[in-house]
Amino acid sequence: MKKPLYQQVISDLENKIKSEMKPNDRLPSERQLLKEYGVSRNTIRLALNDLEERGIIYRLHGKGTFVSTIYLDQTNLGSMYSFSEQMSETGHKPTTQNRTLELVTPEEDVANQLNLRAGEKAYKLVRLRLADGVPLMYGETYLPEKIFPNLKMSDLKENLYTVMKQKYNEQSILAFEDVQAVNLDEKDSKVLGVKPGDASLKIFRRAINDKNVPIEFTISLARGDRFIYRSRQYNHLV
Amino acid sequence: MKKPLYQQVISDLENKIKSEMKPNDRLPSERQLLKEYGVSRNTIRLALNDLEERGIIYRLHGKGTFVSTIYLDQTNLGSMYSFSEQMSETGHKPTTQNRTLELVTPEEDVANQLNLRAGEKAYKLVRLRLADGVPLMYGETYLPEKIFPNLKMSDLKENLYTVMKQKYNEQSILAFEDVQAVNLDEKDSKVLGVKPGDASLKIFRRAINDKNVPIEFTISLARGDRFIYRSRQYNHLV
DNA sequence: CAGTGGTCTAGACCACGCC
DNA sequence: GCGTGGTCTAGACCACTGC
Repeated sequence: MKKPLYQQVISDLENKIKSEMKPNDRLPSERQLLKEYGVSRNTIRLALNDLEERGIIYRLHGKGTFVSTIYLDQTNLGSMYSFSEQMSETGHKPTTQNRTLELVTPEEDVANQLNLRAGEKAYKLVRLRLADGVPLMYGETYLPEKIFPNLKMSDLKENLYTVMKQKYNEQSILAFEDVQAVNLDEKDSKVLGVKPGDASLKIFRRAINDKNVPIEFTISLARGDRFIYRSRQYNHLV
Repeated sequence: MKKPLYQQVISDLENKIKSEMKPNDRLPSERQLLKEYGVSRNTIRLALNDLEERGIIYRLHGKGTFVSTIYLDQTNLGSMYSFSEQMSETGHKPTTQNRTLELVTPEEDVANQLNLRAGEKAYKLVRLRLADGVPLMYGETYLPEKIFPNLKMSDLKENLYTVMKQKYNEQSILAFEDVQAVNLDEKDSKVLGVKPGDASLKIFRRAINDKNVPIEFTISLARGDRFIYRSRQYNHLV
């Protein structure tokens, strides 16, 4: 389990930023950092690039590298893909309860999302995700049987995406996510431990592999008071 | 106006991918590319990193570098940017009411988001967006005065991003958007024409230009029953 | 095994901000 | 002028894939 150097630098800097620094504080210069960590400048820049992309720092040519405004008291998730990682990064203890796994013939809308023909089945996985023991997100995930044959509850001790990769050699390359605000009904509010009527994020996620085949469809409900959906939007033009 | 080498490589590869290649085609290996372009491997990797982040290519360790399944000519710039387009696509008639434009000294959180120093001002633009005459989204946009000096209400007959580009030659290349679910209070619910307590999407948007300088910060409230936030997530990791 | 991408080094010069 | 980040070189070894 040896991590690359630049990832160690990332973790270390991230911890320092979160524990010791304020927004707009200046970080040591790249040349100072390479001495401190005993690595090359390239390695330092790999680490800083990552932190910059994730919006944790920003750089100003000729001036230095600075701490961005960080969203502290809330848990920020980029997407569900990175649930565990982002939780640990923000110092929370993430857990996932796999509740049920069954083979079903999905409703028409789910079947359409997964490009299933009539009669084709999918595994339905119901999960509850918690941070520090508090329910945060409730989700139903549908996985086509033809792509993930013989999926078992015992596989799911691992991260779902690890299982996809290792047992089935499948990987989501692109996911479309739709996010909506809803008022929770009696039943869902109970699951998430809040009041009926409280605002919640409803997230629809459709993931496809490198052959453009849908491999996952998930509907989640996340507590509005504890969950922020974060995304990056690029405007690339030539 | 000489461009860095790696950006020339980016443009060139992007054009080739666009004109000559299909999804899942393999690109030349990094070692081949460095010979073709007569640059170092590091420079090639800088270029490929950029293309990978933008979802144009994906890389498989030990196998090669490939064209992504979906290469989008035009990337949506997220919720705000694509408001008009989303609406027209769904057959609705979008309108925007610019309500107020004033020069203000922003609160600390907004100032931090825009990297403003103490005392620096920003234009505050309040807008209401409607579809078929029905209020859909209410937003406050902050634009740094030093970047957009002398901004006038009359400029805003055009799309905001058109004004940025044409009058100020500024362009957002990356935006961070945070989306949260909230229950509307009395005042906000009135603006959006719904009941107090109804669920709503609260969207924070921070846009930066190609020099990493923040050029826009917007807080919006969108009706939960009529607005869906869409995004694409590229997962080339792990 | 050869070929691929992933990580890493130890230098170099350029462009920008500030005094 | 000096320190900053931005770009770039010419190597090296490691880890993974496929034959």
